[in-house]
Amino acid sequence: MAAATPRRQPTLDEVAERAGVSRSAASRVINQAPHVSRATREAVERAIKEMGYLPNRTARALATRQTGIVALAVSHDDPELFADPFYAQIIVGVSSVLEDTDLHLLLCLASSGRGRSRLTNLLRTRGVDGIMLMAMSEDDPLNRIVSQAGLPAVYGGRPSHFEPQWYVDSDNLGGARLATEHLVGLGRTRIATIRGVLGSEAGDARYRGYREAMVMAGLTPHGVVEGDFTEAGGAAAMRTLLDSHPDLDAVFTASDNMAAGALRVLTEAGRSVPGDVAVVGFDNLGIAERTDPPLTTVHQSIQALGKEMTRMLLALIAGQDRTSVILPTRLVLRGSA
Amino acid sequence: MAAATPRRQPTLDEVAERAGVSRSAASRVINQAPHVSRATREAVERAIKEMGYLPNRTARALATRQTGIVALAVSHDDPELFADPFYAQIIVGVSSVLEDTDLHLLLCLASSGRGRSRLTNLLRTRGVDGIMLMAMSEDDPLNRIVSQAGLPAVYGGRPSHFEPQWYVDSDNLGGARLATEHLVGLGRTRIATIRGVLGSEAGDARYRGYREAMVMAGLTPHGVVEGDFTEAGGAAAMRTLLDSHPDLDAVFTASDNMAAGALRVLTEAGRSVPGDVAVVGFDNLGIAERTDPPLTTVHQSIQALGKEMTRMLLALIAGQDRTSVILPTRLVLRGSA
DNA sequence: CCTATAACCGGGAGCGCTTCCAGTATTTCG
DNA sequence: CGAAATACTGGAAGCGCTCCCGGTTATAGG
Repeated sequence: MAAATPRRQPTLDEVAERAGVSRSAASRVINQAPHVSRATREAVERAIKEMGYLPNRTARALATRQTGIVALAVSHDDPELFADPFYAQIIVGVSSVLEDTDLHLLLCLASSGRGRSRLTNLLRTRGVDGIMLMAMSEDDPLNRIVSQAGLPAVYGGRPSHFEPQWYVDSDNLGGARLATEHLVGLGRTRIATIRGVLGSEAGDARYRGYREAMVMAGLTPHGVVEGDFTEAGGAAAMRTLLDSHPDLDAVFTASDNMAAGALRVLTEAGRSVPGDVAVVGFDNLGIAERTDPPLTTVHQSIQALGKEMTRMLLALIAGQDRTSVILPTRLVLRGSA
Repeated sequence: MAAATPRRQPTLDEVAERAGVSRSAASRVINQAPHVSRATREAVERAIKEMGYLPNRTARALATRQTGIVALAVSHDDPELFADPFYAQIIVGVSSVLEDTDLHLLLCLASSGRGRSRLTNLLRTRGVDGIMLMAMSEDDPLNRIVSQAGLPAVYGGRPSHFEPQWYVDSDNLGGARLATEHLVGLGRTRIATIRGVLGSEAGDARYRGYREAMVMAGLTPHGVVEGDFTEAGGAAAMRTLLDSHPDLDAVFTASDNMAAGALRVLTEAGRSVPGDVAVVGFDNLGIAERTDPPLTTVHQSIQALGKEMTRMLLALIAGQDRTSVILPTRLVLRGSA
């Protein structure tokens, strides 16, 4: 039960010596560089296998100026917001594409000023090869740092009022339009909306989509209330909506959580869904299947968002150019509309 | 709008030159080492400020053999399980203590064999200074690697049938006993349990706690069914329980999610809660407040678990010894019992 | 068979930092 | 005031790798 003596890992020099070649030659076979004879390659490969050699990441990083690490930074004032399953999904997506590379993922929850300055240092000391940023507000000092650092950086979700060079976002506008058009197609004419919080890009874009679809259909918004993306917020919003526009016959809600709250309030108020009023949500979270009735909603794949961000970052690190991408959304029909 | 030319970061040599001292002297002031005169220190500090110098992490890592990075590894066959809010809470806890250090967090979702071998390499190449492991099964090859690597390693949640040298866990056993004793104190005598999945440490420990409390009270288990920790699983379990033991008057459920399912089935079956049957859950997740009636449950702080794991790891890295810790749990009284 | 070309090889200079050590300046104290 | 202790200092040797470059050997071509 004695702890195995942590035998020191062999170095490249030792491998080279055992293989009877120079360190340069050994390095070449490891990096699959050209100009290495068959005999040399085999000798080195044998030595590597026999000694269980693995190149030291740090030394390699110092020599190549590449750390083999990418960062995912979530900049929020409230660290609790990270608990939103949204980020877990992002991470699953990111990890799945990283898994086929030899890059690792550094996770930075930069909430406090201290956290942000740690992140700044990390970038300036070239501690990572690239970075993915989420939930950045337009005035976050990180934006400046990131662009100054001259480091590949992709944004997840386009920040409002600020167009970064590279970002990946879901088609919030298109999805909202889809949802609203569906309501219109159902023959509804008094369509309200519970919009997301003002100033959040997703909230704004979904609201624009709603408006555009209304205009196209020759309708005017029939009640607009702001919610905070939570279930409780959706419930509250629905109550004020019922007060101000008791005759509404449909509502487009900018998130499933808010839709769930709205649904609850509607049935409590004696309105049948979708009979009296049709409801459609946004996100297609698990909760959408468990509401009563099940929620018709706009699907966005968060894992796909994470994957696409990562692919883009890898391309940038490899020196390729890329253009920002908007991921499609689609309508999922269930019982509520 | 031209991208700022990413000016190369100054090196220690340049700082030393500007300060008119040797590199060694400059290094000493940066590392707050002794034997540096006041004049030298001030000259170097001024140079650092003027040039905006920041030590290069990689070079320092190579010289000190310390990377300044710790890993959090979640080893699951199903990457989706990472989406459980449990891990997000862990990460929030971990990050909050890391924030006061200059260590960064590497997140490894090691699901596939590929992911696991990446992790193995990371450890063997000394890519991290220490590691926190979660959700390890006893036969995971990682266990061997970790102990062989001779690297500080703390487990989150003691794996079943395997006692690692350092771990942090919630007091699952004590919590379950508390819950069951509460039921006993309420005068209930026909107490069933929906236990967690067999072979999971948490599930087993909570079950043992239930049994111990029953024995202490001179009662015998009145129905034991296994659930899978999900709401649906809890509902199914409750149904079979109602079939086999229709006269039960209480049930201890090994998770809030399962309890929510059980609650639903009970009211559907016409049993009043807590009138006919009292229910207590485990975890104190958000859902516990939203069930009908609100769920009496055992609280465990997952963030605290993350924090404690991190503190322990930091201590180990610093060369201090530590002993494993069990975090207390407590009963939260709500309407269901 | 001899030269032009290409394939291969190892020496060595980094990458940017820490740290040991021998040497010099400064105290301290008998 | 001189010797022993002490505080500083900079040179230099790493840490383990990559990669340029001049030199050597194999291949081709005339």
